[in-house]
Amino acid sequence: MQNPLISKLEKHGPLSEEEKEVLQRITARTAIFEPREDIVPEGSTPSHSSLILSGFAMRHNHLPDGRRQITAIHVPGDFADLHSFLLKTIDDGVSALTACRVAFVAHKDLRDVTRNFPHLTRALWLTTLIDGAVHRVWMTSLGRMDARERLAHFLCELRDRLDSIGLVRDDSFELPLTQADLSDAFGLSTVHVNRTLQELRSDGLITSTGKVLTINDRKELRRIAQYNPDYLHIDQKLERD
Amino acid sequence: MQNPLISKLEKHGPLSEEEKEVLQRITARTAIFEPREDIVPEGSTPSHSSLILSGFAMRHNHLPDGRRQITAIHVPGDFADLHSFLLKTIDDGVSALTACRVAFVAHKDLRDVTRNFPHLTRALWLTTLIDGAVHRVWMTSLGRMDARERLAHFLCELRDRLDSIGLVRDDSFELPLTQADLSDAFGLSTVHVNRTLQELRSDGLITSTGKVLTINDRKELRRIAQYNPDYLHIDQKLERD
DNA sequence: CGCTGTCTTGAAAGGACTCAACGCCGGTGG
DNA sequence: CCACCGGCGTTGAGTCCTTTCAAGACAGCG
Repeated sequence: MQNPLISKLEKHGPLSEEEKEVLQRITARTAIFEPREDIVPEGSTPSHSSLILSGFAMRHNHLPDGRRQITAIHVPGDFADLHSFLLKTIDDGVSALTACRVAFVAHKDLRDVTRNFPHLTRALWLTTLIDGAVHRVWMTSLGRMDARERLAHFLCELRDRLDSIGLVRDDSFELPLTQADLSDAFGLSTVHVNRTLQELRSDGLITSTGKVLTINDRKELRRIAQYNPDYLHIDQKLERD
Repeated sequence: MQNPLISKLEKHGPLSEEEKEVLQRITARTAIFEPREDIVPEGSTPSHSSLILSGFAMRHNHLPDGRRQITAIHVPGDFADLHSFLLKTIDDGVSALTACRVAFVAHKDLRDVTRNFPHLTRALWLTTLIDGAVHRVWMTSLGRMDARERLAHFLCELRDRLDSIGLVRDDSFELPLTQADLSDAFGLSTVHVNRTLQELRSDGLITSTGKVLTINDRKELRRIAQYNPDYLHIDQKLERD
């Protein structure tokens, strides 16, 4: 299968053969992580960044008193901690949600990329900027939407992100988060997540069987969430020189 | 006065004379904005990024139904929308909180920087990564802290950011946000912000007279907020080659 | 088969919200 | 020069969304 990072970056515009070779080369070192395993521990200072090749992962922040906030969900093709390249210490850790195949990209190699491949550098920078845009939308969700809207919004977002990498069939996709995870992602209690999901189900908007979620009425779900996918910048074009 | 962008980047490590000249040159075009004026309208596609030279600004997202979330506060030296360089369309607009002097940096010039100055490119990239780190902490605040903790946390953060650019005297600094602004930044109602501020005041933690805020008991304020300034990466060093 | 993690349900409590009104102050226009 | 106005901060009261606590059901697993 094609390297999911290359596929993702190519959505932003064509890459040269040389650039693809570089990407292929620097993502050659891989490892497998089991569900719930730490990929990048909170507070660590890794010498490489972790690229998700397959599986789902999440980023999370812990308060000293133990409360937890999930700050991002990562899918294949996502760099879970490209920011550690320049930020050095990881404020928020990364853990596997499902079994994950991960490529370790040495910071040294990223440095070489920034020295010799301006276009690739901009493409990688772009991915971190999109991360930021998603963060801001999550902030809006956390700050200004109620539980029902938050969950609806998240499901719309995840669907579109998974769809862009071919992991959606008939509006069904894998959702490997427990209700406790969802509650930590959306600032709710597990009890309330449970009740809100039941509400969405009984309104006929979604169906969920185990770890697979189906959106039955995407239009209505989008309306509830006031969802507009532009912020994902999935096809954002990046000019070459 | 020294260009505040140069000062800020120099905190991450020395810049060459040539790099400083470049920065000086590309930030030469400036403009003044009045309080409440839009610096970058939501939804626009600017051909330059806006650097705050003096004054305070904010970034904000609007939901279609009008609810608003403030996603960042910007102080001198901050690029309010460096991300528009690669993201093109602005999801969240930028407005002046006080009168602002702003430098417009042409995206064309940024492109040249990414072509010819790898170190400067990394330094600029770093600033957007720090933005992201701050976003994630705000998410944690919005998702998992109560009103008192959120406000305490924000005041600790703003103090440290202003302190790093010399705008704090005896733990006093300018806070040009109305209570309505604060409520949109922290996902609260204005009424509740008002009551929470009163509580912080009557506990002797802060004093506020008009637009100036004083922290009287920083240690206790930090304790309440479980505040740790590492995520601001203010002195994060960036190696040269 | 028992354990453990996850999902579900009920009931009561509470933090934050809405609505509504009032005071204060600086700006402005007659 | 002063009355009017709008923005902002403040206060009270009632409501509601969400939480907490507690316990039971269910399913996967060793």
